[in-house]
Amino acid sequence: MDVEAPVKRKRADAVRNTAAVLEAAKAVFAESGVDAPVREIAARAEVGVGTIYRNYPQRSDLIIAVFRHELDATADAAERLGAERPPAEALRLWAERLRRFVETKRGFAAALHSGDPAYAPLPRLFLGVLASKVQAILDAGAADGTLRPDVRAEDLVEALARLISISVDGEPGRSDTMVSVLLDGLAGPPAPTAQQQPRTD
Amino acid sequence: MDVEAPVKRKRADAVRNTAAVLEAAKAVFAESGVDAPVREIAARAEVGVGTIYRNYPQRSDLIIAVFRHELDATADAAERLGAERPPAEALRLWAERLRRFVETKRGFAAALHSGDPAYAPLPRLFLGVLASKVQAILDAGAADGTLRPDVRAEDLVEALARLISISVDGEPGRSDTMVSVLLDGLAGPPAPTAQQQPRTD
DNA sequence: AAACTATACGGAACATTGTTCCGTTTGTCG
DNA sequence: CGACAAACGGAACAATGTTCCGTATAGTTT
Repeated sequence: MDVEAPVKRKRADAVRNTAAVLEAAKAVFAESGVDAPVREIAARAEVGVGTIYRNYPQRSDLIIAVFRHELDATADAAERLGAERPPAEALRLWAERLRRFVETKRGFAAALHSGDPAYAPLPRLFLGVLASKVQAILDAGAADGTLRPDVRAEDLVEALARLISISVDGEPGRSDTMVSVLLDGLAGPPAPTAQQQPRTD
Repeated sequence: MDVEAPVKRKRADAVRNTAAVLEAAKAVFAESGVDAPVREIAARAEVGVGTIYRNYPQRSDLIIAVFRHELDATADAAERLGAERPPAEALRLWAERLRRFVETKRGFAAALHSGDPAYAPLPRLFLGVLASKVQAILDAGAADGTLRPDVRAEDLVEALARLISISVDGEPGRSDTMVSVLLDGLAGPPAPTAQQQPRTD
């Protein structure tokens, strides 16, 4: 399983504590958001704050550890939908999936788009992982002419995440219309440069 | 001019200080962002922190005071463009204007979408003021059939602001494509469920 | 089993920032 | 000029992130 035991084994209490912190973080994130005070997580895990910083030097490390599984699952969903559905529909369904992913994580959308250096790894990892799977849908759409070919998956995923954040902050459902407008725009005009020219071929 | 001098005149030093704080905030916002520490603004204005809180109890009050003019100018631009150009083009040009407004204010986009209660009045005021003028463009577009009629100005402005934030955080220009996709979607399919119907009148 | 050592721990201590509050200063007016 | 209300300044407090080191202990060696 391990390709090689790197150098040393971790101490048993350290392993226990790492797990306890992860568990506590999961609970605290759920009820107070991903920006909850370190001390709150430490108390929940019955651990000193030092232990948290030793295991997860950055807040983003902890967030990633907690949500990594769900991230991968959401990325896999893109892969699956892309294989099973026409590109435009796959995107629509996946946007719904992404919405659930973002909406169910208190404070996550805000952290993702905060620009705060403490959270900087989040967009890189999350949007990167998702985009790498969404790209296939866009490629398929570009190939069969149903989606405009000039949009990168990274940009699309980021745009969707931002639009979805609208309903996270305000009333639920408020972002639905704009998401649908965006996806329509993606399916619609190939967008030359100047005005619209209904057909070029 | 004044409909009525309310009750009392403000003390001369108070007037001076209010102005000094506003001036200092303008400078500090420009170089450190709208989330700069109060103490920094106080030092710049040569004033105690108490004076700032007395004049501007909430951070959002200070931000609003500093940018109110530019906000109104941006709203007026929507009005003017709506009167002078076809709806779709007016929106495209105005989105450009909005981009400049947002991009030139360090930390503003983050504050606007932070969800932080300290900044809560910002989206209400800024998006509200802008939306009230953008609505006319959407109405015109709905009337002549060039824009889908099911999008509220509030939602559109918020969506544009969020997309624009992408280039504020990352490389400049990164949001351009997605903004254009969104606007294309707005001009494209009028019906949520059915296909497109070129003319209704 | 005891001694030893590297690892990990806990949490006090420090730094930053928002916010309040009150003793002091000062503008205004009679 | 004196009295009073308005405004001031900044010390003080609270919340939070982060570091650091004396102490405890798991794992190892004898």
